[in-house]
Amino acid sequence: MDEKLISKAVIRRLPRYYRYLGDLLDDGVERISSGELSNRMKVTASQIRQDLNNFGGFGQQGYGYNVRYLYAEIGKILGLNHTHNMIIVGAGNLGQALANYKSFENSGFKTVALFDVNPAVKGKKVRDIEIHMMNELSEFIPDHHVEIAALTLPKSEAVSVAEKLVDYGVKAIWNFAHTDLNLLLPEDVVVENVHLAESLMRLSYNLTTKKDSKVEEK
Amino acid sequence: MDEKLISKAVIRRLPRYYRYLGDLLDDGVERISSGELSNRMKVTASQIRQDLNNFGGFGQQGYGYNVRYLYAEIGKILGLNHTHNMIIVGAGNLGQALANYKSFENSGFKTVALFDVNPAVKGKKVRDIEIHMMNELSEFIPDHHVEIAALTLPKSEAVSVAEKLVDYGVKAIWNFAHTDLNLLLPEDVVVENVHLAESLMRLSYNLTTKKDSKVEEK
DNA sequence: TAGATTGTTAATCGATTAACAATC
DNA sequence: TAGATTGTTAATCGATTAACAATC
Repeated sequence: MDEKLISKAVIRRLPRYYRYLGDLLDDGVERISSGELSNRMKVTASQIRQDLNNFGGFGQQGYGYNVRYLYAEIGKILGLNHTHNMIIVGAGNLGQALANYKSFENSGFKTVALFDVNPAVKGKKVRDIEIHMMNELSEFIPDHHVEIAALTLPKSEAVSVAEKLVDYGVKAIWNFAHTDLNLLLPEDVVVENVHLAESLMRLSYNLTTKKDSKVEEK
Repeated sequence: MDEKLISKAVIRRLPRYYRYLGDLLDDGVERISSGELSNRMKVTASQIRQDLNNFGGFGQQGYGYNVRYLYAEIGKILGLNHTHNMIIVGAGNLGQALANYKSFENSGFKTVALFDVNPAVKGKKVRDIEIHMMNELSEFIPDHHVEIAALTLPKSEAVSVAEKLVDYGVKAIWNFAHTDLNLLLPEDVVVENVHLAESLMRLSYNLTTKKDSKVEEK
């Protein structure tokens, strides 16, 4: 049963649909048409229908989409219907910030532990989640069925630690270090690079460009 | 002098070129061809040359690109040749994590203050950067020529705070809250949404999909 | 000069949008 | 039934890749 490969562009949009549908649910909205959703999200209705039809017909002619149903279906597509155990490697501010995001748990991502090299933080807790030492990783990962590791470490350590994590059984890495781990790890390891610095540079580009055109207008 | 509009896809790649060139510089590499860079970055040489030629001819036939020069030029394009004053609104873990990124300063982003509602943290410092109270924003922003505000607040407060920031003169918002602020603020405000939750969901999709295909192989 | 590699045009590929028949 | 809106095909648009003449 080989399903057609879904394009990255579609996958990038799915979580956004999911978020808007969640907001609609919270607002008690029962049904929505692609046209109405298109207005809210500022994308074309055509795109919404095309995107959704990659995965099946979730709507009904003349009616639109049932919000609760569509929300659940997109959740399934994204794999949010199962719990994924996650660890955070690097218990600095960023690691702790992630541990504090309670909303991740609602989407099925359960942070089961933090890890750090600094003995001073050993045993400390961030919202019930204990900080462990790095040498416990090899046992902890298989024992707790850890699938995902968030890497909040400096670039210098990221690669070697990532390789170990994969050895110990981690299937996916949520990478906050400034390297492209996907190019350095085995093909079958799922890597999502965050690259905050690049996000800030894009902002800077837009800021600079906008300013330039302002000047030109004068 | 209206330059042709550069596509978003190109802009998304620029910071990545910049990063690779920076790494090459650190390694003491003087020149690089699009072919060699293409190998390292896993993109086509054609794309590299096309992307760069949106902004001008930075290379030389038969030679390739001078690493230092190209690095500097891309830096200029991204607006990293000027200092941008930045504040962080929301001094929780995430805000503090951002304040601790010293590397941002090397790219021209200077964090001049943090802001929070909680009086308990007033006057505290994160790496020399003082935490102020929110009611000081209206004076602080114009006084310190703040261009960029990183918003590390819960979704519920993000919109109203963002509107105030814009009133006080902020030109760009680096948004970590789970809303699309670009749709809610004036057109001329630059917004870069980070959306960590969506990043995690994309990871989850890839994890789920990969697992499925594993099962099918059996 | 010969070799290498760019800058750029042309070809291909993929993604988005438009249109409309199907149908609830 | 009439009206609304989907699912889907076809048309358009844009982005990526290939090719090669220009030139260092």
